[in-house]
Amino acid sequence: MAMFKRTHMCGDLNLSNVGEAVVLNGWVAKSRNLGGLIFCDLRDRAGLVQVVFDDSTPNELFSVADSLRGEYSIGIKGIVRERESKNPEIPTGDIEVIANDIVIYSTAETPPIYIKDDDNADENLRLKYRYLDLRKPKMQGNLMLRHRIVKIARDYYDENGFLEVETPVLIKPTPEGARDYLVPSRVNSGAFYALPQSPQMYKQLLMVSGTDRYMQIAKCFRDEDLRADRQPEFTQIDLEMSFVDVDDVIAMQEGFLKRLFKEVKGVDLKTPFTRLSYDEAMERFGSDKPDMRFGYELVDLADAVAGTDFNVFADVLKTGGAVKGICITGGSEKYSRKAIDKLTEMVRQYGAKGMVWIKWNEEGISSSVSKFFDEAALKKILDALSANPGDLVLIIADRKSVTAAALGFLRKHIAAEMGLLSDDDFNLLWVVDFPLFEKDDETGRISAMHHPFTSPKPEDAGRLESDPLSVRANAYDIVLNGVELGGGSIRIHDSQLQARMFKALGMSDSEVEEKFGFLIEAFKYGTPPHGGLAYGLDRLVMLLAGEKSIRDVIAFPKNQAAQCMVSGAPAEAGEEQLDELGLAAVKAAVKK
RNA sequence: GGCCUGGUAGUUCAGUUGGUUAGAAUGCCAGCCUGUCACGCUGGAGGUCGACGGUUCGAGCCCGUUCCAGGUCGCCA
Repeated sequence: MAMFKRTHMCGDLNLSNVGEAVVLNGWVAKSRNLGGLIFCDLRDRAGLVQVVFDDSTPNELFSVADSLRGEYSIGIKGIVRERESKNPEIPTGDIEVIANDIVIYSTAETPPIYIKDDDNADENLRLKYRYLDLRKPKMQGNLMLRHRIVKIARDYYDENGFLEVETPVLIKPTPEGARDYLVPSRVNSGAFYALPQSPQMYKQLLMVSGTDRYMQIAKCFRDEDLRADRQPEFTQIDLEMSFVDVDDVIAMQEGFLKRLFKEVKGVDLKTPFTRLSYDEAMERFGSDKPDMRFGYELVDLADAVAGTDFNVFADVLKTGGAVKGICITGGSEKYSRKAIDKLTEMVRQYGAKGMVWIKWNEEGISSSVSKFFDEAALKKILDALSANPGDLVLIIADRKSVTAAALGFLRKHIAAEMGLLSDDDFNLLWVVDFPLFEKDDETGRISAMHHPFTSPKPEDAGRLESDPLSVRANAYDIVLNGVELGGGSIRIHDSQLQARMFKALGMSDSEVEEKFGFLIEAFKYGTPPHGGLAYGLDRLVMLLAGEKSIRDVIAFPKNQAAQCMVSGAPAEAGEEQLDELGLAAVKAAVKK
């Protein structure tokens, strides 16, 4: 079969090519047969162009054109000419190609999904036929965008002295924490590698090595449940720097993000970005990754409802909980009783037992707690929230964490329903001064919020033993429109401090040795102060592409059950393979 | 593991109070058609209503169980 050597990409052709002989390769996007005249839209990665067969086309060729169907892979030779009737809807609408030769490389069955952007086919079907789904211009665009973002990252960090270094993918399992993927070793029968959840320890070893500045486009793996923005294998832009403090790391990232948004979106980000302490973020927005594109800030109502007879509020305040509210500007019209009931139902997911509402409109003030609060008392609450006629106030009274979670959800949810969220509005901020530790509600045990190498703020380090939960960390997250884009910290480089940290976490010497022995050993030989950050590349691309799911910016993502719908992974392993890996017991268990 | 939503033609969906042969659009096939670009016109094929069980004279519809998918909470050091 003849192979037509391509001279141009379909989508690149324009008026400047008129009169040129071109050779194109691609897929039939659409064929319109008008009898003695056939239009064929030819598609490749760059776009679409209209190819014409008419009475000047030799009979043999015309009948081949007549046989074209959707998604045939073909080659075309022809001449570019200006169109009689232009199509302003497509980029190549000023021109067309009058064909003088054609080859069908291969025919195609009727595709199970439509190859067009606004097709909302069942997601599993899209994933099963991903190679067809990826033919959609938007999906190709997402792949190209991802490529550009990675290239900008490599260029930027290269220009700033970072070395790209590959760290191992077969590493030592960590006995606790997020779930590792385990990989059996044939050579070391009965022993396992783990796939890394991040290159954390290796990048710190690189700092000990004197690499000074490291970056990697790093594949990471977590065997956790999936979400719209969570995949079991995902990619980080992973960074680490030596001899730096928090401000150095942040300044470096702001430079990167500024350039990225300029080149990709044409948006000039104002630097430095807003910084918000973790405490303030939780206090004002009920979230450690607040979306600040809109208001609806949380207001503490403890004073406004002080001395009330309403037991729900009184009890919560007595037991150290929080009574907080948000004011939905202009929300009294939009939210009917029924709609508010629906909101109440939704906040139950976050552990809230109920929700109090106050409506202020032409008819006056009404509330779900009118029985307990007279108009003056309600007005006091409204004043505390700076509410005006037409507004809707929602109040949650519960444990502090529940109040924050429920109201944090409500403000985001309602902002979306009120149409306040624009994909073209990019609000970047740093959340800093995270707590170093968090307490597990069930076990009561203290664990590291980030990881055990995160350094405490120097002014708080004295309380590591006496009041660990009050100690703040030199940790920072970069947040874009309510999505955590990345996070990092300044690490501990002082072995004394590290020992105190492990002790505070209740880890024995042997436990430390078992888990992190190799890193502790390395730290004995001159560790530079260092810190870094990792971005979730998939999320970053998702937000810049304006997509709702990271699956749309990953070529071959897993479905919610963590399966690859194209290949069918994961699958059972063969008996011979299990035998060789020393996993006979597994084989026996599987047989049962 | 919990909760929510969904599963009907290749695809996206409609399907009333349980009642004759389950519809539409699109795609597909055939014929006609020289300026279309969601081409048009005519005709045609295409269904295990996710699965199993139950109620009923009768189930796409009601009940139960179950499977699958998406979203979400838990989880994600």
